[in-house]
Formats: sequence, structure tokens, C-alpha cells
Amino acid sequence: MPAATLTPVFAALGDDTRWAILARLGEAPASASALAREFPISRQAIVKHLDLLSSAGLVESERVGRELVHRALGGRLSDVARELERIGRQWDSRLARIKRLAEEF
Amino acid sequence: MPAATLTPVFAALGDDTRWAILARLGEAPASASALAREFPISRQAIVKHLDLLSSAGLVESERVGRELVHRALGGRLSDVARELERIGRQWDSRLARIKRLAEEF
DNA sequence: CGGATATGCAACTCTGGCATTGCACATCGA
DNA sequence: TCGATGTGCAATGCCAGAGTTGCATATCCG
Repeated sequence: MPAATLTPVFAALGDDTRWAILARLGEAPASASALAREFPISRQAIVKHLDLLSSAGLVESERVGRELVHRALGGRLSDVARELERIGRQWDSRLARIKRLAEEF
Repeated sequence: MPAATLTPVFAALGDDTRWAILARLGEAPASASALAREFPISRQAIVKHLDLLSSAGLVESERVGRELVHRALGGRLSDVARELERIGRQWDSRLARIKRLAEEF
């Protein structure tokens, strides 16, 4: 998973309102209009957040009659998490190696 | 780990330049001036990114003579990763439970 | 000492993105 | 059928933050 596909996900998660919406969808799927009733912002604002979350692969949508029901994709979040874990360990091991070399001489 | 401490981290990671700087520090520690020589932006821009990364707990700094050497904290990244993994699994299990209930009736 | 290099602080510009409002169109239900 | 509800599209307002420049201060080294 290249960094190019990673930063958009972080950008999507890095907004309080968007995170709140995503967490809400994690509880149960919902339409944009339903979310607009629960949050103190307009439906259009909700829609834009959903678009961003969708293009980051964090939300999937399905048409049901006149409604568009959105749901949070936990699997995607877990994928990103595993990648982060890997990178974090790499940084620390590199740092340890540098420290070891520095003390050796 | 509350969501309030989670979104600032994502916000910090959600900028390409900042991510590049952090990844660079993951390779080896460096000062702001050194980074400014490697990146196509001013030292002040670098400093602001470092401040943000620092307040997100992703970077730690240490004074060495007249230099301030910054290093990436992989441990912090791993912590966030584990939290994400947990949340992602929760979402999927909740969704599975809802689906099961829906099909049962 | 004095030049070179590193950091710190402040003011400023400017673009991106969060949010709003208004209207048109589709679909459901009494 | 008609009112209510849900989505789609477009124009606009506004502010945070990414980046710049300029200058002052501190530290290293010849």
C-alpha cells in the first residue's frame, strides 16, 4: 500500500465532523438525510463529507428506493491500521539501529 | 484512547508534505534546516509542520548544541494503528449483527 | 573577534475546503 | 394524484492553514 493511497485516508479522517459521521455509520448504516437530522449541519455538507469518505474507501453506499444508504467499511480501516503498525515498527527499529551504531564508535 | 486525541493525529498525517517529512524523519533524525535543504519549501514551513507533528505526538525533539534534532515516534503511530484496528473490527461486527437480525425476520 | 549557520518570532498572501442556500427532479404513500 | 420526503446540482461565503519573506538572536568555528 503506497503512501499515495494513504494520505487521502488520513485527510478524510482528520476532520472532527467527518470522523463523527463515520463513527455514527459504524453504529449502523444511514442515509444522508437521516444524518442531517442528527447532526447540526446541512444535508449538503453531510453529502460532501460522505463523498470524501467514499473516495477514501471508508464508506460504501447502496440505493434503496429513493434513499441512498451509506455504511462504514471497517475492513478498510483495519487495512490502513496494519500498514501504519508496520511503518511505525520500521521507524523504531531504524532508530534503534542508528543509536547502536552511534554508541559503537 | 478517546476520539478527541485521535483526529488531530489524522489531521497531522493527512497532508502530503507533512507525511513526507515524517517519513523522512523515520529514516533518520534531522534538524529543520537540514530538512529545508532536502525539501522544496522554506525552513519556516518545515518548522510549522514539525510543530504540528509534535503536538500530535508523532515527533520528539532534542537540542544538540545550536541544533534542534527531530525524530519520528513510531511507537505513537503503532498505538494509533492498534486503536484503528479495534474500531474497524467493531464496525464490521456491528454490521454483521444488523444483517443477521434483518434476515432473521 | 567575526563570519557562517541554526533557531525564533512576526506579518503577510492566498488557496482549499467546510458550510450554506436555493432550486430542480425523483420516489414513496395516503 | 398530490403532498411529503430524498437526492442531485450549482453558486456563493468564509476562514483555517500552507507557504513566504524579513529580521533578530544564539551558537559554532577559524
